[in-house]
Amino acid sequence: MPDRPVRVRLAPSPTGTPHLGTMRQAIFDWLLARHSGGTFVLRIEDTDRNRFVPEALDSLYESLRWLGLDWDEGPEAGGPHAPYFQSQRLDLYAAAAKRLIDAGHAYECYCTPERLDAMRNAQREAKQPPHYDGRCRTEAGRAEAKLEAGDRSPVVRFDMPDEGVTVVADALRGDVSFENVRLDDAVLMKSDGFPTYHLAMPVDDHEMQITHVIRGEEWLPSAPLHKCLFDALGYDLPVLIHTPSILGPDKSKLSKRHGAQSVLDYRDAGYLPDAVFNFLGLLGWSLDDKTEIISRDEFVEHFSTDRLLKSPAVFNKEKLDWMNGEYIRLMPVERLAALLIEWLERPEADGGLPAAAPRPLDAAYTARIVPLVRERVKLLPEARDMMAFFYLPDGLDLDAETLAGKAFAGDHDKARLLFSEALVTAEGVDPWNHEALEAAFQALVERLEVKRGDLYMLIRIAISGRPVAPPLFDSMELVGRERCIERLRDAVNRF
RNA sequence: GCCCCCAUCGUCUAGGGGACUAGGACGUGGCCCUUUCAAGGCCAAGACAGGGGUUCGAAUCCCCUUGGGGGCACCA
Repeated sequence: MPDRPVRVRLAPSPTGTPHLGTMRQAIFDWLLARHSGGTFVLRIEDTDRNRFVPEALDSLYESLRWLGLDWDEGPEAGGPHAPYFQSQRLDLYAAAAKRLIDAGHAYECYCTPERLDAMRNAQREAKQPPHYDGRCRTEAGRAEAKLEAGDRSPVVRFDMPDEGVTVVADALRGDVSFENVRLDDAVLMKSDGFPTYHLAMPVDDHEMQITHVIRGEEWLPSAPLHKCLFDALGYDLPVLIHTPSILGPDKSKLSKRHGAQSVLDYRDAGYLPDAVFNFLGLLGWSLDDKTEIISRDEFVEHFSTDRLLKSPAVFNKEKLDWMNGEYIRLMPVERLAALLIEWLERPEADGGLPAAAPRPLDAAYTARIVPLVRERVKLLPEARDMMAFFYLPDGLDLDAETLAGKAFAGDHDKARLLFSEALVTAEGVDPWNHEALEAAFQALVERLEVKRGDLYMLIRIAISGRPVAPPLFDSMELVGRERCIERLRDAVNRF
């Protein structure tokens, strides 16, 4: 196995938007492939026609692309093992099933769902593990079941050995052994002619020459079945790696009730793909004892499956938020500006600027604003409220209450006086830059003998509309003389 | 009920017999910087689940207990 070139696959089932756990697996798959110069295959496991959701494919491709996980073979990419949809490979599975039956490793089962249900309920009530009783293993049982089934098509079951132990080698967990008596005769072929995962996976992994299977730990209990199937089919078992689950804050497996569960949700909330990649890549894997921010190239260079962890990890959103802030600050100004513009130009309801701000937004102007806001923002949409005043054409339409702020809530007369002084001061500033502005207003503070913070807060609110804003004089420089004076004059008139 | 996996600060983790008075990060608290809010800097609190072994020596190896997670479908 180690001599063959590495081939890994992501094999999701298109039943909804892909889960964060799936995407983390994709990251590990991709990393292993890129690190070793191998091939990353995408295969769609669409063998359950009842659960198939057509839109799921698009959100899968979108998720992978958003994270920058390109696949070498698969849908839209093609490849020597096409088609990459299991629903289009039914002949392969049928042939494999026939081969297993002929070799005595599998048998047709005519038991009805009703009988199986009743059987399992009885077993559960008797505190027994649910288990197929093997009626159709024998000629006689099969004949009996066939009568009950009417014209219903049979399923094909694997004839699992009743004795002995199956040992599965997991690259992370070592040898895991299972008593064969506890293992069920799994269904390989459904009565609708579609294979189950258990059959399709070995057939495809063999045909596609997959060398490493990275999958969630929920598969570990069926790993012995898979090993037996690979053996029965005469295939080499790939290296198996069962990754631990991602847990919600309550330590149960992450799911919809924990909120966002798709990377697309994070994209829409204003997270950066590199940050999400970095964060997910570090959930269950680490480079060393201190590195938190890792570039994609470093990930690829250093990734190794033996630094994978086997214990489940709680999804720590606060840390993701922090990391996203780091990535925002790491990003070149122009790129961040472009990204922000994309966001700000949306309709207000979708997280964009108020309609009063004229579009399109000026890229050069935005690039000057970015250094002022970048360290105040963890998520992209947070920039909206912080940046709006730069783009609004004229007055902010604030009432006296807002303008007076906390410090002058009980003394509007004083606020009005300060605003008119500020207006006069602003009118005298030349040139209009932050140094001159600061000097002028500092002088005003001294002349009026007011608290500097109090005066600046008034001006901040008048100019930006909010008590929390980027640095005042840099902001005023960018907003420009005309609009600043207009907003100050407006403030005076509101009292 | 049965089977399997896992177990270091609240969380993500480093650690793979002596380098551990257990390191880093997020978060939390404090201080500094400061025109607001951040960012940044410094400091602090905070963990080897418990019990047995093995060993001169155990966070590291073994066993048991406990706790958590997962699985037991004509779903993947």
